[in-house]
Parts: sequence; C-alpha cells; structure tokens
Amino acid sequence: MGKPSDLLQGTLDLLILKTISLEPMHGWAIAKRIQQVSREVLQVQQGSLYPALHRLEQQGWIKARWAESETGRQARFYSLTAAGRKQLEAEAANWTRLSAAINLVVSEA
Amino acid sequence: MGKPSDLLQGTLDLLILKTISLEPMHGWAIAKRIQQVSREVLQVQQGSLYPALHRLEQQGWIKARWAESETGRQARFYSLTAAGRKQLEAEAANWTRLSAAINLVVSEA
DNA sequence: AAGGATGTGTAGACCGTCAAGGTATCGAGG
DNA sequence: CCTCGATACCTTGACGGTCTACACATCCTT
Repeated sequence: MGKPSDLLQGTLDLLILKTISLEPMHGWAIAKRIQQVSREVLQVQQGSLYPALHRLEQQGWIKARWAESETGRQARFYSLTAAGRKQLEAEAANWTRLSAAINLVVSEA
Repeated sequence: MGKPSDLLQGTLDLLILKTISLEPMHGWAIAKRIQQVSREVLQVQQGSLYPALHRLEQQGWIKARWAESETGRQARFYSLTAAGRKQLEAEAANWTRLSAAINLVVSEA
C-alpha cells in the first residue's frame, strides 16, 4: 500500500462515491473536490484515483460518459448508479461503525 | 490488502500501542482486549497481530519479555518504550485528523 | 482420548495505494 | 512562435499491511 500518509486505506471508494453522489464529476474534479472539502488534509493521487474509478465502474457502482468540462475540454463524467447509491449507504454505515469502534479503543481511559 | 472487513488499514498499530499503553499485555490478550473494548466490531486476526507486534518491536516502539500469564503459561508481554509513547501520540493525532477529514466529506450536504 | 481454550508463530496470496512516468490540449506570457 | 503551467486522462511497477490457512505446544475438561 505504500505509506498511507494521505489516506486511510479502504476509504477512497467511499470518498469518491459520496463526492459524485452530490453531482456528476470528472476524475480531476473529484480529486480537487475531496482535497478542498477536507481542507487540504486528504490528497488523492492520480495513481490511486483512476484505478479506483475503473474498479467502481467495473462493479457497476458508477457509470461514465464523455462530456465537456467547465473549461471546454472533453472529460469523463462519472455518476452513481442505483447500485452505487446502495453501496454508498453501506460503505458510509461501515465507516461510521468502524471509526466509532476505533474511537472506543483510542479514548479508552 | 485482502479484504479490509474487520479493520481499517493502517490503524492496527495505533490500536495495539494504545492497548498496551494502559497495561503491558501479551499478544493473545491484546487481540481479546481490542475486540472486547470495541464491542466485537474490531477483530484482530493472528496473521495480522503477530507481524504487527514484530514490526513495532523492530522499530523500537514496544519491547517484549517472557513472563507467566494469568493462566500460568509462558507468554510474551509487550510494553511501550519512550519512543512508543511518542509514536502513540503521533498516530492518535493523525487518526483524529484523518477521520475528521473523512467525516467532512462524508457528511457533506 | 478427544476437543477446546490458550498462546505463539509462519507462508502465501491479495490488493489498494503510492511514486513516477507518459500523452494531449489549452491559454497566457515572453 | 514557443514555452510553460494548468487541465485532463491513463499506466506501470513496487510496496507492504492484512487476510486465510496452517503448524505447534500446553493445559483443562469431558
């Protein structure tokens, strides 16, 4: 996994699904958006992003289409499928469950 | 990474360091303790636990000694070193920072 | 005698992430 | 015109933490 300096392993799918659930977006914008919303804490590398997008697409959770970006270029816009919306719910719930569990241990007196 | 079904990748070190910071413990007990405190949510597999313990020991964050367990058997008791205490602080802070950042994204309206 | 709990450990595979690179277009500045 | 930075897509190779599945040993209970 390299060093998980920028990300918690296993949370990237959740972050992507959540981000495009608000609005369909192309890859570059997804990375920028996550970085911005997390106040520069989360950095999504391209070598993580694109494989993740292809993985998610292959599993039927997101779908892509070519369209023109805000700057007038061709870009691949990703949006959630119905299955993707369910997956997002499941992953969000799992995140809540696991992070709460970790907090129990970390804040143990 | 296998399937991160039981754990969030990269948090095991933190969980171990925190657990033995309260009281020196042998491996088996560490796993049981994390499982119990997290209310059965976090399951630490032996194939994850022992490599992690050896890794932490090798980096000088924990040290081990043989002693008798509660059940009268020989077991390796691990305790934090001074460097380990600093590492625990750093990892706890990092966890707080990252999980807060993820929550920002996940709870984005 | 057998099985379960305790306790330590390894082997091999999996797979997400990272660093680093490549390709191409566009606008702005020199 | 040329270059440089930003935008936008993508791949390759390695890393390394976690998992499943074992192996081994002792003790207690049935």
